[in-house]
Amino acid sequence: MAQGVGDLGLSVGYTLKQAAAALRTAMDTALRPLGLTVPQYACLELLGQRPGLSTAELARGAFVTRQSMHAVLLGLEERGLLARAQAIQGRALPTALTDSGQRVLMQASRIVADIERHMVSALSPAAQQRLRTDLATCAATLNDSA
Amino acid sequence: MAQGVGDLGLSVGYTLKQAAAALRTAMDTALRPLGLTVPQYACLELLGQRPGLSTAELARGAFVTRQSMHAVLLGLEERGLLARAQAIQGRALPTALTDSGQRVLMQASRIVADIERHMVSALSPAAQQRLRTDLATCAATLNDSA
DNA sequence: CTTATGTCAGTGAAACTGATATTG
DNA sequence: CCAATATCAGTTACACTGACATAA
Repeated sequence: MAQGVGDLGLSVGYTLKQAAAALRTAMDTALRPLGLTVPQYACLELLGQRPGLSTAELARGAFVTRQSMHAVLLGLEERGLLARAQAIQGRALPTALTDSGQRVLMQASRIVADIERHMVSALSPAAQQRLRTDLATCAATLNDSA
Repeated sequence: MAQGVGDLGLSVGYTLKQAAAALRTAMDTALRPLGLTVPQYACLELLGQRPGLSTAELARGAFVTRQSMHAVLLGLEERGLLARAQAIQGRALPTALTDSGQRVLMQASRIVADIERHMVSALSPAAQQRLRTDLATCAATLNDSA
């Protein structure tokens, strides 16, 4: 049976999309039992590593608009996974995980780490490092010119 | 000013998402004047290279479900960019671009090719090749285990 | 009977633009 | 006045699952 498009799409862009889609799907499936979507997980992960980020900062970290991130935050806040403090200065509301959020994040992190490890398992450590660097370079090139 | 999350997210997964998001945004912006979304462009591009693909084949090529691709096809068909023939055998409906679709695709292809070229412009030809190969490997690893 | 396909129906998370208010 | 932020409102294009009929 036709197993797809074969060797079509030899461009880096196509392959990038392919890899990103596969990762997304794997994450989506694995996170579903936890009741988390990929954007929600990304948000939790960012907050876990950098407590106190504001909506706008989270949006930049997750590569979406403030408005999109705002919607994600509302859902997570309603579930009690995060809490938002009062603005210290300006309008920025520092956000941090609750204990419940910490627990969920810990489970999710483990799951996602396993997926990522598996994803790159066919590459040598050096190749993994190279891949990371090259991808970052591509992203930077695109963003700089934007 | 906080320019984001800095060196956070050193994982390949995060960097992959970052690069894919940057590419997606750039394509989205560049294709907007043509009235095309990224999924629509992907569909046209697939059909341009492989006329006669069915809905299910297109879906696999674009990494979405049959149903999602079906929705995209309806939009493109309504705009007269593609036409669907009668089923020869089975239920599969071979789809192909119209003249109008060909013209739109040609413009879009040029735009997207420029973006991709720019994206990898900071990498050596050898590095570009390596990146493509490594990404394909990652995607294959994930998909095989699924 | 099984598999692949097309398609209808419904749902939903999340992306966007635009606008407004607030704060430094 | 300007820049960054939060947030409300509205829209939309996808993405999913589920179900059903059809054809090899």
